[in-house]
Amino acid sequence: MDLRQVAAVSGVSLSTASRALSGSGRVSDTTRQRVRRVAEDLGYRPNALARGLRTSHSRLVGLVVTNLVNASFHTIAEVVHNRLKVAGYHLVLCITGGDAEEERAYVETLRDHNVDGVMVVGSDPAAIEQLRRTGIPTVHLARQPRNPAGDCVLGADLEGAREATRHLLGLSHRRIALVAGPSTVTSGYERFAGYRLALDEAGVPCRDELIFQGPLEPASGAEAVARLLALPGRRRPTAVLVTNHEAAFGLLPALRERRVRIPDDLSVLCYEDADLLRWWDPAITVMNNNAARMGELAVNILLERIAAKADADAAAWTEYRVGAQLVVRDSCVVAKS
Amino acid sequence: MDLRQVAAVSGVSLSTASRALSGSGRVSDTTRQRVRRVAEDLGYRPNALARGLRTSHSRLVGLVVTNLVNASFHTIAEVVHNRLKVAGYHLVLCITGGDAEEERAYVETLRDHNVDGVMVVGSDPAAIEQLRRTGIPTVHLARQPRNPAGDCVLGADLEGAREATRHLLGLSHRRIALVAGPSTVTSGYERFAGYRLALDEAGVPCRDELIFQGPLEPASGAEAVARLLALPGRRRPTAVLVTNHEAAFGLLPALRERRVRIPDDLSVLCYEDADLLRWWDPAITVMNNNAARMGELAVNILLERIAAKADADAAAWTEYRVGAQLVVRDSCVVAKS
DNA sequence: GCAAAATGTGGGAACGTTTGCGCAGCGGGC
DNA sequence: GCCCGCTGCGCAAACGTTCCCACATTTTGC
Repeated sequence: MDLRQVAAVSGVSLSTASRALSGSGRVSDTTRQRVRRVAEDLGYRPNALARGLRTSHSRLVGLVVTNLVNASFHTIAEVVHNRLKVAGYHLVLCITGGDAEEERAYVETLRDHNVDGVMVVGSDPAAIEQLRRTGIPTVHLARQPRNPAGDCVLGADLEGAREATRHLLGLSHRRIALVAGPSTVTSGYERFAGYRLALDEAGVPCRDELIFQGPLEPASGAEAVARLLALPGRRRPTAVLVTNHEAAFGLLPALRERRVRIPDDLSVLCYEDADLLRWWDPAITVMNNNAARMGELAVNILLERIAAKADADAAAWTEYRVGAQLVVRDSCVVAKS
Repeated sequence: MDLRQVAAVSGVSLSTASRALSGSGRVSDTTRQRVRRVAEDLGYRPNALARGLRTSHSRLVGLVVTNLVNASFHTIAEVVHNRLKVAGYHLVLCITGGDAEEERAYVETLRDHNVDGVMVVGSDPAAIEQLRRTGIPTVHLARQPRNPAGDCVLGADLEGAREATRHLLGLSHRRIALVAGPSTVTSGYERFAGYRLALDEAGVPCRDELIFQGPLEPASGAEAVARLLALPGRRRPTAVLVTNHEAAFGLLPALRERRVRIPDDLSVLCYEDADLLRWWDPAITVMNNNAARMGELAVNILLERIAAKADADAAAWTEYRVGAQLVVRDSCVVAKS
């Protein structure tokens, strides 16, 4: 099942057989057809490693992501995979668990494997520097690194959070709590900023006691509930903006447990959509961050970069922003008094 | 950053450099250390493609799966990935969408890339035949193919469904509905069989009108609700066993919409756990199929197979069954009358 | 009708490793 | 003192492609 065997059986040289199958180079039609026929009959399949070694590209693309359990991420992974498939690439999946060390290690091994491109959600500067030096086409996803090694595809987080907050303000809410992620990741920072911006614009004070910041996981959501409900009556929020669906997974059950009714006692708006939110009772109003679109856009950009490899000016990168959409459901109503 | 360069700088031959770094073969300690030092300083990284070509193994493992959105599958993917990582392997992810043609194509390209092993959830006979012929270590996951190309790691679906059904029978339910998947996949068939077996054992008749069979997706769950509620009062079920969490995502909202109270009007038990079920109101009792354990077991077996490659008797495969566990929550109570 | 260009084909180097084989040197057992 | 075996190392052959170059043959242009 060598190419050599195919050549032998076809009665041509190795190089002619190669050309006949690859389509590049000059081969007579009859020869081409004969060789193809033989290859087919023999069940010949080119060895991707050998080809990769020779051409120094592997038709592999690496996706570096913090985890798969988060809905945005497995959605992205699936979309990316599917788009790569039609372009003839394969996906090498790397899960870092958010660990910078892991991220760096993965970037290294991806390079070892001669991947043709890398999509990365993380933001470890060292890893990115590594990446830039290798010159592998790169696109950053969902998180904006300080020193990008390529194009960035991000959510319009500031605008999204602003619009979400405005929506609540529009319903006459004045005490709007925020469950925010760490400001170290750009999406976290920007959503926070969007919230504050909207309040400023409306002339509503931004109160520390209404702001809860922590890792975006269920426990944080639950903790936020505890803290917010501990506030004396008049200082309690009438609405809450949760900036990530995982935190919402903790917040919603905690609210239910404490018999806080949505939306009567508290309006809830969540950034990022998820099955759980859609099917919650009541259905939760969300800002859909369009993870799938982001994945799609990112992979298209990457493929384009890979194709244009030659004239690539790696230093010139562009930032893309995918807008979020408000999906109004039943969890937000006009503030009482 | 060639090995050749490392050798040159170290003042040794190519082969000595190779041996010094790989650790195999005889090299003096001083040479070894010098070469390693130089390699480090030069930032040498071995070319995985070249190495793979020479040794004909790539340190890549393929995971062929139908989708990532299903919680069992992305859990499996993540677990598999993490285990592979510590063993020094990388994961090539292939999503088939359940399409047999895709599955075959993926198996082919995985072989082209000289993957060291394959884990596959699908069950297309042609793809499996392909796989067996290549002799690549294989383990089947979650679905038992007719003609396995390697070991199988499956859920104890029959026993699980039987136990789940027994649980409902134990609560005096006699009209237990079943939302089942297509009998063509073994897990679907076996869960169905487990249900029937439990009924038989209890001497409870198994009625067609209580059995709904369809693709395991939300729409099916909703449809099942419509059909079950259309039954005249006395013939309606007092409990329902949903054999997959995706179907439950349709069933639960449909029940709520129709004001069927769980568990007062209807007890619900779901095969497979999911966030949504844990946090539903009321929390849904489930049979946890332990997808993570299955993934873990499967990848361990695969790694073992890969390591023992030489003496591998490919024809001899073993079937493993991972037991399911009943997680009692609040969705099942003693039948009324 | 002849040079020039185009066409089809083969030879062989290269991609970056690993690894079997052979050779030199050296120490120990008798 | 001789032979054997062991150690450390280098040479060179693979692994399976691609692709540049050269050569022969045909076609084209004038």
